[in-house]
Amino acid sequence: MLELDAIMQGDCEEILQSLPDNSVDLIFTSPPYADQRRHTYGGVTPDEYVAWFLPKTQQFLRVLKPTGTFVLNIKERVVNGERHTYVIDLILNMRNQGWLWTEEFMWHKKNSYPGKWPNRFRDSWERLIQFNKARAFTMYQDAVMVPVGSWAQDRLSKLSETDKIRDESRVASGFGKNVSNWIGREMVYPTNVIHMATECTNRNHSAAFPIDLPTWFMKLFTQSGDVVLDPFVGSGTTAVAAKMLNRHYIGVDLDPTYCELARNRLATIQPRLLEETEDYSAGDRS
Amino acid sequence: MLELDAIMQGDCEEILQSLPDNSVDLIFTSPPYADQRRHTYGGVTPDEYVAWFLPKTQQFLRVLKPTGTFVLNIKERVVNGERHTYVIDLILNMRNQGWLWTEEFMWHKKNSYPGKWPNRFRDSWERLIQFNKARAFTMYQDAVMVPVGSWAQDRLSKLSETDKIRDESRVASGFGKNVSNWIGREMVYPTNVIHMATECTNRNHSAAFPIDLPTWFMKLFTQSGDVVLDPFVGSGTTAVAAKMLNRHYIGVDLDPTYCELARNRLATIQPRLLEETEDYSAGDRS
DNA sequence: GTTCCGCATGAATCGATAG
DNA sequence: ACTATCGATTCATGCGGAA
Repeated sequence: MLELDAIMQGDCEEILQSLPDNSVDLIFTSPPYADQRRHTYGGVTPDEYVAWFLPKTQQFLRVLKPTGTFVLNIKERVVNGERHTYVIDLILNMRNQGWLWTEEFMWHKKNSYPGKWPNRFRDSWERLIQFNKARAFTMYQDAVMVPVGSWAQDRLSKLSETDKIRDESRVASGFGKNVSNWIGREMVYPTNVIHMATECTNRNHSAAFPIDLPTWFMKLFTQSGDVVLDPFVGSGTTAVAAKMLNRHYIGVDLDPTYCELARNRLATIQPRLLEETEDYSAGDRS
Repeated sequence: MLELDAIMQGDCEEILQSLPDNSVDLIFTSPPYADQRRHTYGGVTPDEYVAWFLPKTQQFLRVLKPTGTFVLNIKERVVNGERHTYVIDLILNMRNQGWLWTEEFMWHKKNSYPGKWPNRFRDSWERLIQFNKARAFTMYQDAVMVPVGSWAQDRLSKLSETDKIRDESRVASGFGKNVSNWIGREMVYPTNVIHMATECTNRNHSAAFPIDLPTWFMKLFTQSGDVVLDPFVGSGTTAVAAKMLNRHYIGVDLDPTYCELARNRLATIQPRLLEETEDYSAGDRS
């Protein structure tokens, strides 16, 4: 049995074998993209990528709870002027392993890396692919609600008194029919497009993603006390997010330097007090 | 030889056979998605979709110039709780036909269809997949530069068709000229993420995408006098955009009603005067 | 002549009910 | 069992009439 709230050094494919079946609520990870982090992972080439990754996803499938979710942050590299197909090949092969390809969130990287090429623009988005083991997975949608768009301010703040009083008898069919439904509503559900800037705090660690990204998915797919796994934990961003949200974490990385870095970051983190937890569900949604 | 600047009724797979090899500069289209537009296209099911589409892309490949580009607007539907794989299957099969999968642009639909489900959020993005015949394709990057700064980005993305044609006399002194004030100041290249709202006007026609979408790609991949093909032209949005930008268009649709609608829309459109054409390339970007 | 406000409408998806 | 239809749910935008 693996220890909770620890960073383990090693290949996740082997390390995870000591983890029981159905024991993890959320797997969130950003694996080394093909040909990246060459020094650590021996430079997996794009053509080898799927074969390299599939044994690991097999372990992920085993340790994930049936109600759990696997969120994979990945993007295809450009190889010889084309987007390589390893990501879509991976999706097809993982479905054959038994994964459900539930959804694909889009991370819009608002301050993407600048640059210019003669045949393409800056790449400003990455995939956050949601895989599940079963259709009846757990999702806490109310935990990630966002403020309603500015249109509501303009429209709803200026409604006449009769609009506000308009009663239930008119409810009928439509949504637009009854604007008064929206009076007092401040939070709406988000979409599958996530707008976040990449982290440019070039401190000691260089994270693949901002901490808000794993935080968002942890709020959506787990609750306090659940177990979050990152099998390529790198500088520990996923584990830090988990600790701050009072989730248990299991972090694995092949690189001892990264493991040490992650442990050092974690040592400085205090979990949030429960009172500080956002509770968007308090709003009256009738 | 097909007539230029015309809307043809019929199956593009057959109609295009009278078009010579290597004669089109840009193909921009949004085919009926699986199980959509059932009345017109007989309701192609998701499982049949790739087999239905591949003979058509074979024709597209033939008529496209080696320097030309094919931009495909498409999105996978949810089937039985999962994203269906017909889009990624299509990409893999088109590569086998000889297409290059150059890039995938992301269209962020700011006003996506509302709704709430227990297992997913609203779908707010669609794919704009760029395919090419050869690596040395033509691209006019300077034609789509945008002013730096968020306010300018908003202004650009909010231009609607009616904004542009409502008052012909104001076109010259309106948007185009204001933008020209920014030439040489703070113009930057865009990214591969495109923010646009869908058109949901209660007019006669209901377009699948806003006219700014084909307009953007026409500026990027063609110049004045080039030939643009939309084999599923629908209400004619692509053709209207081409006419306004002084590009030749070929529009094909199976539905006679749509063809008539497209022709009627086109009859009301005046091409822009050459003087009104933005020329962002003047900016010195070194 | 501007600005303001009422409202219809979207490439949707799920779960229940019916054939 | 398996498919077809239907109601419920939800939010941003732009048109057109009113102030």
